[in-house]
Amino acid sequence: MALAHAIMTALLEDDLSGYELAKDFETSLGFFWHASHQQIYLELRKLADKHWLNKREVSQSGKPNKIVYGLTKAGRDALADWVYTKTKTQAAKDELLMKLYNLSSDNAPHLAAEISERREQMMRLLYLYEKIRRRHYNDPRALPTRRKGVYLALASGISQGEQFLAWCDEALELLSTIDGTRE
Amino acid sequence: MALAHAIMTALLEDDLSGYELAKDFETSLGFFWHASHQQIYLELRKLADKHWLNKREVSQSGKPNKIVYGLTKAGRDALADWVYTKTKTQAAKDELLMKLYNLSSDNAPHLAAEISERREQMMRLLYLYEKIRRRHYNDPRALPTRRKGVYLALASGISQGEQFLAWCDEALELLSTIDGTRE
DNA sequence: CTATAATATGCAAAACATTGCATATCAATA
DNA sequence: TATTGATATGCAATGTTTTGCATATTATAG
Repeated sequence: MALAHAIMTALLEDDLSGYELAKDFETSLGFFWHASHQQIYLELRKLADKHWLNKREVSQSGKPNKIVYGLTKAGRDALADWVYTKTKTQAAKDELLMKLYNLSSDNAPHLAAEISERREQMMRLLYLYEKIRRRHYNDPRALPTRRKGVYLALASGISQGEQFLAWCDEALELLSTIDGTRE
Repeated sequence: MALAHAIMTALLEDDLSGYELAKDFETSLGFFWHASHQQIYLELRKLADKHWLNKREVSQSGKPNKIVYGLTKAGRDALADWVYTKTKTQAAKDELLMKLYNLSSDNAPHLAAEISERREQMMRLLYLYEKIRRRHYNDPRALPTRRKGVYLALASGISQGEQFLAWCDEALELLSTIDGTRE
C-alpha cells in the first residue's frame, strides 16, 4: 500500500495529474520514492475507485487534456492513519555496492565510470535541493509543523547526498590505485 | 536478475547453504541487499538448474542436514559479465521520509519513536561494521584488488550509517520543539 | 509537410517480492 | 516428556514492479 500513500502525500498540497506526479517522482520526490508512469496511472484509478481521490478532466490549450486528482476527506483520513502504522526496515538494494564486491583490475575502469556518472547525477540533484532549502527552509524551527517534516525529509536527502559525494571521491581515489596491467 | 547476482556474490568466497545465506542477508550483507529465506531458497534452485551453482548435501551432527551451494565456472563468468551491465539508478524507497511529509502535532510523538528505534538499529549495525573495518580493512590501499571493492562497500555502509545517526539527532531535536497541546 | 519532442494516458505479460502456512531435525530446559 | 528455540527447507497465494507495447494531441524545427 506504500505507493498509494506516497501518491496521496504528493497530493497533500496540490491537485496533480498522473503526468505531473510522474515528473515529481522523477525529480524532487525521487529521492524518497521511485515510481513509473504505468504504476502511477494504475494506482490513481484504484484510489479514485476507493474514493480516496477525486478526479476531474481539465481542458488545456496547446497540450492534450489531462485528468487531475485530488485528495478526498476519506483519503486524508486514510493517509493520517497510515502514518501510525509501523514502518518496516529499509529497502536497501544497491547494485553498485554489490558490483564492488566483484572488483577486479579488469572491471575497475568500468566501475569507476559508473561511480563518476552517479556522482554527477547526485550533484545535479543536490544543487536543486540546496536551492529549495535556502529559499524555503532557512529557519527550520520557525516553520509550521507539517513543513518541519518536509524540511527533515529534505535535510535527509541533502546529507545523504553529500555523504554520497564524499564516498564517490574516496572510491574513485582508491580505484585509481589499481594497476590494470597486472593480476 | 539482481537477486541472483547478489547471491552469487555472497558465494564468491565461501560455499553456503540457503539458511546461511539468509542469515548473511539479514546481517552483514543486509546493508546492501535484502532477501527473505523464501526468495533465497527459490533462487538457489533456479541457479542450480541453470548450472550457475552446484549443490551438495552436507550431513551434520547436532543439526538437520543442509544443502550447500557453490559457484560453477559458468556462474563465475555470468557474474563477471553482470558487473559490466549498466546499473539502473537507486531504489530509494523510504516510508519514514514519506511519513514525515505528513507530520502533525498529533503524530509527532509516534514518528519520533520510530526514528529512535531506527537509530538504535543503526547503532547496532554500525558497531558490527566498525569492528570489521578495524580488524580487516585498516589499510585499504594495501588490500588485494577485490578486497578493495569490499572495503568500499563497507565504507559506504559506515558513512551512510553515521550520516543517518546525525540526521536522527537533528530530527529528534526538531520534533521535540513541536507543541502537542496546540494546532 | 514531415520528423521530432513534450505532453498525456493506458494495457498486458513477466518478473520479483511479501505473506502466510507447513514440515522436519536436534538441543536444551523445564 | 513436553515445550521452546535454533536450524533447515519448502509451497502457494497475493501483491508490487518492471518491461514492452500502444495511442493520441500539439508545438517546434527543418
